[in-house]
Amino acid sequence: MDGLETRELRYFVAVAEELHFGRAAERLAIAQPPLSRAIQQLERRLGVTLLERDRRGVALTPAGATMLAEARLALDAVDAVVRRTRRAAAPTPGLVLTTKAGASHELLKRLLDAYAQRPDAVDVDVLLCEVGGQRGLLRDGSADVALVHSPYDVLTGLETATLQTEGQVAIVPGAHPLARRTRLTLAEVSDVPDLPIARWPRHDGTYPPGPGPEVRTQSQLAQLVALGRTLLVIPGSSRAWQWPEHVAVPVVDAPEVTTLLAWPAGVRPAALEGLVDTATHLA
Amino acid sequence: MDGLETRELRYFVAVAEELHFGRAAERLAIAQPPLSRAIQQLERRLGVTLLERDRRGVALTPAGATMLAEARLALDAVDAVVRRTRRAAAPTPGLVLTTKAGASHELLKRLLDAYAQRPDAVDVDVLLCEVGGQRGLLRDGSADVALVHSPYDVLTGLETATLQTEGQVAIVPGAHPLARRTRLTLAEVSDVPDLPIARWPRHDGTYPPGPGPEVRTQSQLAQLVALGRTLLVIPGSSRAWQWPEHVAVPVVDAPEVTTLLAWPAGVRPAALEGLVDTATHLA
DNA sequence: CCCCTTGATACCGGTGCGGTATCAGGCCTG
DNA sequence: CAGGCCTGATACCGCACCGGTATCAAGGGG
Repeated sequence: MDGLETRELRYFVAVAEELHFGRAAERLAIAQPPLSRAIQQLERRLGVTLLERDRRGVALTPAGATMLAEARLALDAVDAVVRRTRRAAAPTPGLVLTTKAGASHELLKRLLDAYAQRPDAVDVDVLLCEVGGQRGLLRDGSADVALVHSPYDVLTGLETATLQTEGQVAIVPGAHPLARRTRLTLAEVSDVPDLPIARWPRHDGTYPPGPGPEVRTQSQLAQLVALGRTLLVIPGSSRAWQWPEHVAVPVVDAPEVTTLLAWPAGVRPAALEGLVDTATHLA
Repeated sequence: MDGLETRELRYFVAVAEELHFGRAAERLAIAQPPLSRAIQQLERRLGVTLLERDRRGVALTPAGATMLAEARLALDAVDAVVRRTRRAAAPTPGLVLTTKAGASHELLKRLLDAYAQRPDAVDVDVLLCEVGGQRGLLRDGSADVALVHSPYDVLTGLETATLQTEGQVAIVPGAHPLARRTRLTLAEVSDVPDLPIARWPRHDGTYPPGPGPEVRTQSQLAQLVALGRTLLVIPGSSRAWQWPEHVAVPVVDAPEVTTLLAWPAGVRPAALEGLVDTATHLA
C-alpha cells in the first residue's frame, strides 16, 4: 500500500518546482511521458490530487505543497545516509565543520587548536558556505557540525553548544560623520540616508522593501562596504569585515550575538562529542 | 552515481536488524538470493563494506552501524511524506496530538477546550502511545504534535511550548509507614527495601541493574502500584495514577517536571499555529 | 564423516520503467 | 477562422532489473 521510492519523490519535486512537465523531465534527464505517468501513479497510490493541471500550466494543491516540503526533507535525509555512511567508512573518519565565510576566524581557530590537543582528536575539515547555508549542509549530511550565530541563524531542530556572546558594532567609513561617535544606537544606524543598510533575500527569494542595496552573497556585501555605500552591523569579533579605512563603533542597544556550535538532533558521529566538549570548556 | 532507493534502505535495515540474510528475507517477503545480491550492489555502489560476513553469522561494520541509524531516520522521513500528505489532503485537515497514556488529562482537556473556542480551530485527534513513543510518531508523520514531559522525555530536534511546571509526588500505599509523612526527599524514596522503584528498559532494550521490578508498559506498572509492590514518583497532576488506597506525598527535592507541547522542527501544518498559540496563552 | 546451516552464484522469467510516436485540447497568430 | 504550437495524456514497445528456483562452497556439530 505505502512505501514510496525516492525516484517518485525526486520526480514529484522536479515537477512541483518547475510547475512544468517538460522542463521537469529535462531536468531529470528522462522523456516527458514517463514522468506524466509516474506522477499519475503517485497520485493514484496516495489517493491524493497533488497537482492541478490547469490549461496552460500546472499548480500545486495544498496537499501538493505539503508533499513538496516533506519530500525535500526526506530526500535530504536519504542523501545524508549516503554521505554519512561514506564518511564513517573513511580510514580516519574525521569531522566536517561548516561556517559562513567571513565569520570570526579567531574563535574558530582557538576552538580547533584546543580540540587538536585532545588525545581523541580527529581531523576537522572546514567547509565554507553562503549565509544561511549551514542548515542545508547539516541536513543532507554534507557536514557534521556548524558554527552559527544566534539570532541571525535559525536554530530549530539543531542541538547547540554556546561558544561566546558579544555585542555588535557598526562598520562606518572613516570619513563619515558617524565615525567620530564612540557609541551608536540601532535607531541612529537604521536611518542614515547616505548609508542605507543592505537587504538580504528572504527564504522565498524576494527582498524586503527599503532603501538599501540588494545583496545575495558575502562578497557583494563586502564590495559595497569597501566602497562606503552601505552600513553594516556585525558582531564585534568579525574582524574579516574591518578594514583600515573603516571604523567600528559599538551599537549599544543591538541584540547580543551568540556564536554556537550546532549539529543535527539525532544520530551524531562519535568524534563530535570531543569537539562539543572542547567547545563547552573553551575559556 | 548516488541516489539510493528506499527499497535498498529497507533491505539493508532488515539485514542489519536481523543480522541474518534468511530471516531478513523472510521479513521482507522475498527470497534470500535477491537480498544477498541487493546488499552486494548497495555496498558496491557506496564503495563501503557495511557487513562483515563471518562464518556463522553477520556483523555490522562501524560504517554499517552509521548507515543503520541514518537509514531508519530516512525511512521515517519517507513515511512522513505519505502520512502528512494524506493528512493534508483530508477534507478538514485536523491535527493529531499524541500523549502518553496516564498523563495529566486535566491539562490536556483544558488546552483542547480552550483551543476549540478559537474561530480557526480544527479537529484534534488524540493518539495515545507507549512511554517515549511520541518521538517516533512525530518523526514518521503519524502525529503532528505531542504532549511531553521534561526531563522525562528527550526533546532534541523538537520545538516546544511550555504548558506548566510542577513538583513531583511519591505514590505510597496508604498502609505504608511513608504514607504518614507530609514530605519526602529523593534519598528517602530511592532506598525503600519493601517498595523498590520499578526499572524501565533503556533504549537498547536492556534494563538497568537494581532491585525494582522490570516494567515495559504503563499498565504493568499500574498493576504493580495497585498491588503495593512498587513506589512511584510522578508529577503532582498525574491524577490517573492516584487511587483511594494510596497517598501522594510531595518529594521536595525531586526535579520540577515541565509539561510541554512539542512538534518536529521544520515544516508544520498551518493549523498547529493556533494550538501553540492557545498553549502559550493558557493561564 | 556426513549433514545441516550459512551466504553466494547461476540462470530464467515477468514486471515495469523509459523510449518514440501520437493524440487531444486551448491560445495565439495571420 | 484555420493552422501552427504549446501544453500534458495516451499507446505501444523493448530492455533492464528485480525476484524466483536450483545449486554451490564453506564451516561447525552430532
